[in-house]
Amino acid sequence: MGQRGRKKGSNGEASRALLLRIATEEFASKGYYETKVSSIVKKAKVTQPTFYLYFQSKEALFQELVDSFRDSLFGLINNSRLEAGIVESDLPNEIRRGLRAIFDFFESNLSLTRIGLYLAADAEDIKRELANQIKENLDTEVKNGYFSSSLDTRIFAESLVGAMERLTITLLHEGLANAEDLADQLVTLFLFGLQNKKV
Amino acid sequence: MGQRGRKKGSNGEASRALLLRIATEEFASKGYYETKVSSIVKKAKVTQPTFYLYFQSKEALFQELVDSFRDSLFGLINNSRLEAGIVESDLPNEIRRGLRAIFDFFESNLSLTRIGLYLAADAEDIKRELANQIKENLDTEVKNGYFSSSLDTRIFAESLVGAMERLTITLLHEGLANAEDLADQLVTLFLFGLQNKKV
Amino acid sequence: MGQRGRKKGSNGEASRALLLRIATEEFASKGYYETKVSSIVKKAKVTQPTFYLYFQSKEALFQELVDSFRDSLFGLINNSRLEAGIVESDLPNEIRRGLRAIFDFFESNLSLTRIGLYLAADAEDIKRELANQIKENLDTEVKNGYFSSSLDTRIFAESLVGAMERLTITLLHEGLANAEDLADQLVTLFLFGLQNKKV
Amino acid sequence: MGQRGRKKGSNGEASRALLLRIATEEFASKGYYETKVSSIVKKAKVTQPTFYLYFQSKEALFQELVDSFRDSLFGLINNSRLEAGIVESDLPNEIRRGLRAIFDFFESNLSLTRIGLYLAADAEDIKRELANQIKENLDTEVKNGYFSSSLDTRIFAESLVGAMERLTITLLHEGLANAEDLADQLVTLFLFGLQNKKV
DNA sequence: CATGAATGAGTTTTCATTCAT
DNA sequence: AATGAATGAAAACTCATTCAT
Repeated sequence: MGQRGRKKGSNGEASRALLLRIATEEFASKGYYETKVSSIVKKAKVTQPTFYLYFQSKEALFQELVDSFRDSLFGLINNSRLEAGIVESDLPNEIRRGLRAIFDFFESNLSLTRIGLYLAADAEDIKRELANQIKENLDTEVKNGYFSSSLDTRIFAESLVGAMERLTITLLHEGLANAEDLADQLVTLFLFGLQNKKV
Repeated sequence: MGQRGRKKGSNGEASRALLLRIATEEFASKGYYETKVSSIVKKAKVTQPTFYLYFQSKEALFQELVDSFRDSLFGLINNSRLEAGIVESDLPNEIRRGLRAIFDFFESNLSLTRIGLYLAADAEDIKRELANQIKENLDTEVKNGYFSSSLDTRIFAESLVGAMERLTITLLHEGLANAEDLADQLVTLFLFGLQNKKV
Repeated sequence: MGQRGRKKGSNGEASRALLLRIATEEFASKGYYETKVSSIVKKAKVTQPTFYLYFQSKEALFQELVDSFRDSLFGLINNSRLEAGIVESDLPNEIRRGLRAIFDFFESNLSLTRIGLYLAADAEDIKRELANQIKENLDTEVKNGYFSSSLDTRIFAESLVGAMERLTITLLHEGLANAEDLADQLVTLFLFGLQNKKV
Repeated sequence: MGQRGRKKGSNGEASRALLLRIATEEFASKGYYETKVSSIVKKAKVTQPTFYLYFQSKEALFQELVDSFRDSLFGLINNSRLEAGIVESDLPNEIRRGLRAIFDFFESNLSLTRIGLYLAADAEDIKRELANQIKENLDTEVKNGYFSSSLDTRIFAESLVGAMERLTITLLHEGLANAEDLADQLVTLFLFGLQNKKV
C-alpha cells in the first residue's frame, strides 16, 4: 500500500542483469535454439515485452554474451603477456601462470565459457584467435632461441587450444579437476613434448 | 546395382542416398536447426513427401548420420587396437599408425565428422567414449611399463581428443594439413611430453 | 516357377473383395478419418495403386459400403412388410418378427452396421428413413384401429430406432445379447412399457 | 467482468470464449476432422497463434468441450436424483421431471450436446455411463417394489438412452419438438408402451 | 493385374516479436 | 518500467492420389 506504482525491486538495471544471468544459464545448458525467449522471461518472472525493453532480440542478447566472453578472455590474455627478456628457466612457470589465469577465468564463468567456446557461431573465431596468439608467442620464443622445435607451431597452438577446450568442458565443468591441476598438467604435457630437442 | 530396366531417377536407394549426402553437407555447414527439410529436398530436386518416404523425420535422419559416424569410428578403432607384446621401440609407430587411421577417416568424411564430433547432441558422448578408449589403452601401457608418467591419464586422453578435434576442424577441414602430417606431429607432441621421466 | 506371370490367387475380384472386407473392419473400428488407405493396403498386402485399380477413391469405397448397408437394410424391410388384414392378436408377433429380421441382419454384419448406422455421414438419413417407414406402418395401423394411442407416432418411431441403434452398438456388438432377445424385449417394451405386468 | 479500462477486443477471456463458442458450432456442424483451426480463427477474426494462446491444441479444445458436456450432464443428474421414500403414484412425475431436466439441458446446448453425445470418441462412454445410472436407479426401484418387470433393466436403460439421443438429434435439434413434449411422451412410452390406452 | 516411386495440397503448430495501454 | 493480447512468417509433417513401367 505504501510506494504505490513502484514494485519492490522493480528496477531497470536489475531486470536486465537478471535476464542476462538467466539467459546465460539457459543457453549454456540447452543451446541457442532450444532456449526460448518465453522460457527465459518465465524464469525471470517478467513478460516478453520486458525482454525487448532490454535487448533488441534474442540473437542480440546471445551475441552480447559472446562478446562479453571474448572481451574478458582477450583482456585477460593481454594482461598476462610474457614479458620480453625472461630467463629460460622461468619460462615453464610463466606459461603455467598464463594457463592458470585462463582456466581460472573459465572456472569462474563456466556457463559463459560454454557459450563462447562451444555454442556460439563465433566460437570458432574465438578459438582461432586464441590459437593465433599462442602461435605468435611461440614463434617469438622460437626466434629468441627459447625453443627449437621440429613441431609446427600452428599445430602446437591448435592442439593446445583443443586440449584446453576439452578439459574445460569435461573436467572443469563437472568439477573433476580445478584450474590449478589443469594448468600444471597441461604445461608438463605440452612443454616436455615440445622440448623434443632433448631426445 | 544391376540395371534391370530401371528408369533414371526412379530408384529408391539412389534417392535415399542422394538425400543423405545432401543432408550431410547441409547439416555440416549450417547446423541442425538452420538446415531445413525444404532446403534439403530442393537441392535434391524432390518434394518434401519424398523426404518422408525415406526418413521418419528430420531428427531421425540426423541421428542416422550420427550413428553411422559413431559406428565407423569405433569400428575403425577396434580394428586398429594395439596388439599385446609389442616391443617398446615400436610403440611410437603403432600409435602413429592408429592416429593416422583416424585422421584418414576424418579426412575422407569431413562433413560427417563435423556432425559427429561437433554438432550432434551426442558429440560429447562420442568424444567421451573416444577419450575413454585412449585412456584405457594408456593405462594398460603404463601397467606394462611402457610409460611411467606423472601425468593423469584422463587428462592426457582428453587433451589428445581435444587436439584431434581441433586439428580436424581447423587444419584438416581447410586443407591446411593432411592426415599424415597431423598424425606425425601429434605423436611427437604428445609422446615426448608424456615421457617426461627423461627430463 | 510354373505359371509364370500370374501370382497364385492374384485375381482381380479377389483383391477387390479382400480390400472391401479389410476396409470394412478398419472403418468400423477406427472411423473414416483414422483409417488410412495406406493401412488398408498394408493389411491386404497390396500396394496403393492397386487400391485405386478397384476404387475411385477412399471416399467412394466408403460410400459403397454405406450404400450396400442401406440397400440390404431396406431390401430386408420391404420384404418383411406387415401384410394388410392381420388379426389384432397377431400384431405383436408380426412386429417381433420384423425386428428380429433386422437384428439378425445387424448381428451378421456388425462392422457394416456400425458404419451405416453410426459412422457414415448418411447414417442420419438412413435412420430417418427407417424411422419414417416405421412411422408410416404405425399410422396405417392406427388408422385401421389396431392402436389408438395418445403417443405421437413420429416420437414413437424415432425412439424405437434410437433404441435399436443403441442396443446394436452396445449389447449386440459386444455379444451381451442376441438378436432374438433384443427383438423380444423391445416388442414388450414398446408395446406395453415398463409396467408390463399389468397387461 | 468489470470494465477497468479494457480496450475493446483486447480481452483475453472474451477471445477465449469466442473461440470456444465458434469451435462448438463448427465441430457440431462439421465434425472434428472437417473442422480446421484455420476456419475457427477466421470466423473469430483472430490469427492462428491466438488460438494456441488459449488452447494447447485442436484436440485439447475439443476435449475441453466434451469434458464440459459430461460434467454438466452428470452434475445435472446427480442433482435430480430420485429421493428415497417417494410414493408410488408420484413416480411417473418424478421420472418426467428428471427427463425434462435433461432435455432442457440438451435443448439449451444443442451443439455441445451433439458433440458430447454424438461426435466425441468419448460419446460411447458418456452414454454408457448415462445408461448405467438409469439402470441402477431402476434396479433400486424394482427392489423397492415400485416395478416388477419382466424386462431386463440393462436393455430398458440402453433403449431409453438411445431414444433420448435420437429424439434430441432429430426433433429437438430441428425445433420439431421441445423438451417438455419429449419428456412427457417418453415417460408415457417407456412406462406404459404403445398400448397406453389400457392403463 | 500390379508396383516402386513420387507428389500436390494441405494441416497443425511454434516462436520471436510488436502493439496499445 | 511493465504488461495483456496479438501476430507474421515459417516450420515439420501427412495423406490421398497418380505416373511410368
